[in-house]
Amino acid sequence: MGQTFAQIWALVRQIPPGRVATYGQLARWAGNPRLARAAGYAMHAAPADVPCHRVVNRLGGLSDAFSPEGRATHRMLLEMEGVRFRPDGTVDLEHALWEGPSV
DNA sequence: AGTATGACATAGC
DNA sequence: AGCTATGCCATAC
Repeated sequence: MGQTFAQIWALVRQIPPGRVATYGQLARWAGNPRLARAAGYAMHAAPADVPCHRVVNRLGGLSDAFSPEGRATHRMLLEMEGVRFRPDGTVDLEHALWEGPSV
């Protein structure tokens, strides 16, 4: 695997509890705003020490490729951490979105 | 070495 | 306002 994956994983690990980050932001902080797709693929190959459940798309929800079971677990984990959810099942990005690694 | 695919994002219609 | 089409970078075959 390339340097990019490690970069993305490092950022994901820095996401504080109760907060979530979008693939676009991760890519942006990784150095390339266009790495959004690669970021998602990085999650696909992400090890267990990477809280990939704190990573969501720009809609505030998990990707369709995520298993239905994993989706439920994802929501449960975030709710347990204090993340507020909307009636439609998406994360309230306005309240739970991570400000960034430099904050 | 080239082609195909992908856990996304943005722009246009 | 919602859906369709295109772009872009990296990994895998």
